[in-house]
Amino acid sequence: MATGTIPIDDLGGGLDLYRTLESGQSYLWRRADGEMYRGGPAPGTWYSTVVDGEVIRVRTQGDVLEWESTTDADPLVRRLLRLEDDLEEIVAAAPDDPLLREAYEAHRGMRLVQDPPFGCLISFICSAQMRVSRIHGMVSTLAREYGTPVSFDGRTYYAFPTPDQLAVATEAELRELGLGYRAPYVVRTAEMVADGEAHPAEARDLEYEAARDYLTQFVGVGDKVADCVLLFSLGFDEAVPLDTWIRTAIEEYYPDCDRGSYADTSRAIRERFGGEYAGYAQTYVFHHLRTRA
DNA sequence: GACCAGGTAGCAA
DNA sequence: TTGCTACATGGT
Repeated sequence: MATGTIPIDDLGGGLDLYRTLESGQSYLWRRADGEMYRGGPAPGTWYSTVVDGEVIRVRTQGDVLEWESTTDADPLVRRLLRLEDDLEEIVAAAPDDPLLREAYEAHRGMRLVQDPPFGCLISFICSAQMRVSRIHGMVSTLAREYGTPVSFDGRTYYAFPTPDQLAVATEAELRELGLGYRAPYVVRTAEMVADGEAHPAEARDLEYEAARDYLTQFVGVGDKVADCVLLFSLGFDEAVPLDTWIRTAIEEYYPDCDRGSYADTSRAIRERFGGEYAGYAQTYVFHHLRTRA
């Protein structure tokens, strides 16, 4: 077993694992106690994921981030949890806006994640009209049913299925697993990627709005899901997914940003949230509105 | 038993 | 282009 520690004080702005991994950004990590979204975990609770066949577990112990893995996971942990982001700087550079300040203040240490593209894409196809906890359940089910099991430290972990593995699933099977009308979307998108017709990672090389358009060619992917993949996987920090919560926030706090169409409203709120790191602001506001009493 | 959840596809005008 | 509507399912 490979292990390591990363001092949290060395990370600009610290790290809150709970808020980072249970704020509806990533559905590819799991809490060791199996109680995701049922209140904060006990101190020192492990979170695990499988990337490229390697199991990675992380937890915070006092002022260090500990990791254990089947491989030397230091670079991978830093990438997946975006530990190089200087949160202090991002918060300081954010627009002086009451709601934004409140959200940043309430959730110190929450970072954006950087999920693997295919798992992120399928996760957010599943997210349509679904509660965060159920999306997590669906993604876990897909991993258990179609992903490769990996043994580590006496336990079995399941990788999220590859495009090939998921493409053999049938619509009927996925409906049986509770995916509802998203079942054919998942199968068809997995087939597109498996067949080499397109790959979400290819959007990386495009300009932001072109990248969003590229992703919408996948079945079950509209502007909102595309923005989520750009933000939580492909490094487009300016992407502001317009979901129900953000639309409500626009209604109540930024009514002048409602420009009718998704593209125009998106541009307006992106500008209001400071442009470059607008997606960071979006994620804080989303989590803040969703979790406040 | 409505109502809602990190929406999208398909179709009409 | 824009504006409907159907679509599964489980929790409150």
